[in-house]
Order: sequence, then structure tokens, then C-alpha cells
Amino acid sequence: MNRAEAADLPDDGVLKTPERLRRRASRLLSQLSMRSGRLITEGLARVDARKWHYAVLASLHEYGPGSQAELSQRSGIYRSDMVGVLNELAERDLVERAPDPADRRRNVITISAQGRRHLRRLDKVLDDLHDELLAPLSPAERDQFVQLLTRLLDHHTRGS
Amino acid sequence: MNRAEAADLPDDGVLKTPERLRRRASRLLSQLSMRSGRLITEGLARVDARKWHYAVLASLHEYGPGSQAELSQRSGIYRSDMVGVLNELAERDLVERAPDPADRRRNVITISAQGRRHLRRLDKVLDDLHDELLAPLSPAERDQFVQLLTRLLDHHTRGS
DNA sequence: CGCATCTCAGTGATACTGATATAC
DNA sequence: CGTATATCAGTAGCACTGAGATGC
Repeated sequence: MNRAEAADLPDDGVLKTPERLRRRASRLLSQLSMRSGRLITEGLARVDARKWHYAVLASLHEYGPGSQAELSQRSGIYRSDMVGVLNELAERDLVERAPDPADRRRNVITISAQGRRHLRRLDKVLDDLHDELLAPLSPAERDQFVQLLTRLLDHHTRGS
Repeated sequence: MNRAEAADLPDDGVLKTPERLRRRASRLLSQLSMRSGRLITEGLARVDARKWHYAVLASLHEYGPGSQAELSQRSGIYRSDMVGVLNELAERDLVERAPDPADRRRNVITISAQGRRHLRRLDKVLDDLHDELLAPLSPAERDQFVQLLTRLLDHHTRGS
């Protein structure tokens, strides 16, 4: 079968519109997510930070101190991976990890003054990186994009 | 610092709107991409297929036969990983891999009749899965979503 | 006792790198 | 010669699992 046949045969029932491979939302999502991930990771690496650092610091700043299990919930980091992230943050004196006197199984994690300074910096860095990520979109379109993503994610996060 | 302070302190310069962590496009993207990836992977596994199978078969169907390097370009699979994918597809008799007489470094990959049948099935499966993925969106919104993703991806793919 | 928390060791899939053999 | 192709071995970061130790 040559290329013209492959593209035009009307009776094979597969092809509706050309480029359907490139237009599958799942593929667009995963490819864009990879690009985005690299952009963010590299940008944060320049200020000695990682994505998870931001997630933890921001969640501490927004919702206050909490146990590692709580932080895990808030930030979407796996409980088992939280240990390592907090080790890195504690090494840099961005958070404090202290045993909870009320329940000695838990650690209470608190953001430090230095952690808040660092978070401020990360927020600026991320603002710039998102400008780069969303560069082709107008402000209205960016809102729309975030809105659509949020609705989809909320829909697929119900009950978990 | 308690929670009210964390949310309201006006002089710390970090917080613009609450929930900024949850609204970062990069985070939404990566989380939704994970959900989407799992949905697709599991759905395709039920018909003994993987994402890469579809990518290769669809690209063969749309653009005709090609060398592994060409397929790599079209489908976004790494040249080194292409080997394994083609092994799986060839095992299932969905593609044929024959040495190119014009350039004996190359293999020419061709989709088989069975491969076209399989592709037809995968397309149906993927249609259903995307219905599930995009369930909360109206048809117009789905187009918009795909359009925004496409523009962003194109922008970040320029020159590569 | 069952259950939650923190920790650590390890798995599996993935994108990606590097090297080799062969042929242009 | 330098370059391209197919192949293979291996790396790094990722989400995720499972188990042990401790304390509720």
C-alpha cells in the first residue's frame, strides 16, 4: 500500500481527519507536560530548588504547619517521598521538623523565616517560567487554560 | 505563625491569591497528564496495546511506510526505544520490518492488514477514553482545549 | 488489638544518554 | 573520512509499593 492509498482509502474506516494522532488530547497533554516539566525543573535548579520544595513551602505558607502525612495530602507528594524532600528543606534551614508533643508518632513541620524568603523568590522565578510556558496565550486565554485544566483535574480527582 | 497570619499577612509579599499552588499551570498540567496517562494506559492494556503502539500504527497509516528513524521523528518515540516497540508490533504481525534495498542501513516499516484492523480498534478505544478524559467539557470547550494545547506545544517545539 | 505515622528499601515504567557495528 | 542508522546497555528521576519500627 502506498502513501496515497493509506491517506485516502475511504472504506478503511479509520481516518476521520488528518493529523488525528497529533490532536489527541492525551498526547498533547503528556508532551506539553514534559516540556513544561523540564522548563520548570531547569529554572528551579538555577536557584537550587526543586518542584517539590515549592509545593511543600507553598502549602506550609498557605495552610500553616502540619504533620508529614498532612503535607503529603496537601502537596500531592507521596508519604514515602516526603521524607527526602523534608530532609533537603531542613538541610537548607527552610523548614523545621519537630516531634509533635500531642502525638509522638508525628513530626510537626513549620516553615522558617528563611523558608518564607526562599518561597518569595521561588514564586518570582515561577511567575517568570510560567510567562515563558504560556507565552503564546493572551491573559484571557491563560485564564481559560487554567480553568479548563482545573475543571478536568477536579473531575478526575473526585473521591481521592 | 498561625494559619490566619499565613493567609493574610499583607507585608510578606508572597501571597497574591489563595490557592496559587493549585492554580499553577505547570502543576495542573503534570497532574492531569498523569491521570490521563493512567487512563489511557489502562484502557489500551485491556486490548493488549500500549500508547506507543498506537503512535506508530497511526503514523504509519497517515504518512505511509518509513525507516525507524523517520518513525521516531513522526511519533516522538526515542530512536533507541523504537526497536522494542517495533519488536512488539512485529510479534503481533501488526507491522512488517524489511531491510531497505536502497540503503542497507535502514529497515522499512510497513503496516499490515492486521495492523490496520488493530488501529481501527484502537481508535475506537481511544475515542471512548477521550470522552472519559474530557467528560466535564462541552464539545466547544474540548476544541478550545485541544487548540490551546496545540498552540502551546507548537510554540515550545519550534526548532526541534 | 487494629490503626496511623515516619522511614527506608525496592519496583516498574519512562525519557534519555552513550557506545557499538554497519553502511552510506 | 565523517555521518546516519539500528541496536543494546545503562542512567536518572519519577510515581508508587511494601515492610519495619514506633506510638496511638
